[in-house]
Amino acid sequence: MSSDSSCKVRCLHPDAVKCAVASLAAQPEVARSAALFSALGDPTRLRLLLAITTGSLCTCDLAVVLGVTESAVSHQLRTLKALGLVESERKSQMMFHRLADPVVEILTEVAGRWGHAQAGALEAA
Amino acid sequence: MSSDSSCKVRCLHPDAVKCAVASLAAQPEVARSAALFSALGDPTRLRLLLAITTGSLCTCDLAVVLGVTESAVSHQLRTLKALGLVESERKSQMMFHRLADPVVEILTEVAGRWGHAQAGALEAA
DNA sequence: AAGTTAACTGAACACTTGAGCAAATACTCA
DNA sequence: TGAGTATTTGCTCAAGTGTTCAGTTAACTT
Repeated sequence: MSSDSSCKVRCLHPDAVKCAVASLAAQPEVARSAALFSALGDPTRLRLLLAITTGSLCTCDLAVVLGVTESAVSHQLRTLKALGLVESERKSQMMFHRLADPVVEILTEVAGRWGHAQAGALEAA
Repeated sequence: MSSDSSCKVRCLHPDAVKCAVASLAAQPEVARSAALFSALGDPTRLRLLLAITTGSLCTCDLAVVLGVTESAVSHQLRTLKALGLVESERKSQMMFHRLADPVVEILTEVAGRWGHAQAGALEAA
């Protein structure tokens, strides 16, 4: 049994490490969560999502709101749709996009409050 | 008042666009929120944060838990500390790191539930 | 004081990713 | 059916990001 080619000297708190590893194992969808956060982590995508919280918008409207090309909007929508955060519906020639998952509003709400508090804390300091 | 050199032909729903723009303007800390989400959007950082929800860990323990070098841990900690999400305390030679903001637990909780539901939905389909 | 261990820093590298252009597609209306 | 428009997609470039290696600092032990 000499299969431990690594972690020979270090690993100073085996119990704490074991506890942390167990905590990680309890959340098997870490990758999924990271993908969700990553999707919200781009300013353009986040603003896109915030823009459609008020109601459906078509692609070229979104391009105007966000100040990017329609192509860029379409690319970002693909990412968001792959995660199930946005769903689209065709109305005559135009494609209207709207939020498909309430988790977006929850997360942006929490993050927004945090950002506000953060700004206040910096100001007070 | 002829400063609209763009948005000539398109912009088919001016009222909706105006509404969306107003909605965006109401959230001046979009960039801050995006930075927060971006920090949580990397699997290594997210797992790091989850690892220290159970309690403080030192740098080399984290390296073992995450399976990366201590240097990588240190670099990621710098990012997280810049956002005020982690704070550190020295104990003899070792530096112990712990969560500094409850927003992390709230967001990971929400995202975790979402990931779980998402997995269930995919399975049912 | 010297040696050892833990942590941090800086530079280099590979990799990812967002944006735009141009072409193709999907759809509607006459 | 055919023209016209909104949208999507393929490709490319530029910028950003995460990881590692090598070197440095800080602190404890003997």
